[in-house]
Amino acid sequence: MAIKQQTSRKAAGTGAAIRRPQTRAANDRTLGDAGDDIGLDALVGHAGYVVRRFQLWIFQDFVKTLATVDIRPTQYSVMTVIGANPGLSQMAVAKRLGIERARLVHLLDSLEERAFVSRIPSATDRRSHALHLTGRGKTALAQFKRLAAEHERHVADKIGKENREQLLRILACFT
Amino acid sequence: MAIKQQTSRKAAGTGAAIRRPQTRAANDRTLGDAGDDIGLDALVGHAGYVVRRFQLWIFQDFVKTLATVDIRPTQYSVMTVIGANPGLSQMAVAKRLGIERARLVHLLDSLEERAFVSRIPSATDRRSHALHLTGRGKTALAQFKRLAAEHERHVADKIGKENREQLLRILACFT
DNA sequence: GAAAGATTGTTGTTGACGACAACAATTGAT
DNA sequence: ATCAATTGTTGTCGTCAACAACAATCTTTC
Repeated sequence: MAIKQQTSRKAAGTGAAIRRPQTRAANDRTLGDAGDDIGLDALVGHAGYVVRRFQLWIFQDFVKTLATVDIRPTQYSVMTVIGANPGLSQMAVAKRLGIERARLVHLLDSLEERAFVSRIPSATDRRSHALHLTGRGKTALAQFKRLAAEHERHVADKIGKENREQLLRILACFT
Repeated sequence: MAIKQQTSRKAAGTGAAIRRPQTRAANDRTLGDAGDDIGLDALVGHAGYVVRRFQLWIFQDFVKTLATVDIRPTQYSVMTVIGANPGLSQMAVAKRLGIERARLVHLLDSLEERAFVSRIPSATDRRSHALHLTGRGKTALAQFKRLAAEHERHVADKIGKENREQLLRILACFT
């Protein structure tokens, strides 16, 4: 019953010992133990499951690493895109990041409240706003990027430096 | 104005032309960045962003592929774990899948309504339930697995067969 | 054996998030 | 001038993770 220890990073045997399709002889786990040696069996080999777990971990680490500045991943991505492409419209930013323009409204509201970005009325199109970082936003983003780089190092520590780069290469088509 | 050109230039593309890590010469942004080598699209190189986009795509494809049986990824994972390890408690399933036990309650409610799983009172612990698949649940899960395999082929078609396997290998520590 | 503490299932709330629908203002096309 | 499309905005709905609290039930400790 000392199995209370949560999933303690069995990173040693990474790929091994997954091959046991019907080894459910030890089936009468009488519920008292809540054992952690539960075979995922069929779930291993599903990309969606492992990606979900990874995304959860990576977001939590991002939020934790940038907790001091109170910036969440989506906010960071918005500021990054605006910083790299000043003057973009909300529609362009939303399309670029794959988020709804309806959602971007609140995102920008919060960022504008904190004086990180500003919606400047476009001169050519009175419907749209040209998004810019404020001076405060630029210096803030610089700090965010340093923290984000630290978070990225956490990722590298977790899955390995070259594995991280492989991952970025594999999923580059979703950028 | 140059703003509109920037928007129209970048808005459309969702893929293509990512291979320029440090070719940021043509970037006329006035933002003095933090010395970090973040290129034109600073989000390239962030694992969290690309994983989020990928997870979104993969979940949508899963839901679409299993739309005829009305099963979502989380429901599928729950049924898979129960099917592979009959008699687990809710706590054990929740811990194994990394979901809150509070959330699992509603998950199991819906699955029990459809007569896929059943909560059998544990004989040894009157607090907990032993989770089992019903006969209907077993045959249903077999069909779900076939559809999930089809979804997995979609993933392979999207990112490449060997890339998918690499991905599973890299992220195996999150299983 | 009884009190204290921990666990299990449950209910509820909060907030982030994606999807969708509608709307006013504005722009572009016919 | 008229009609369709776009942009920002507001709103709702459903999913999901994270917490907090609770009653019932073990488990531990004295």
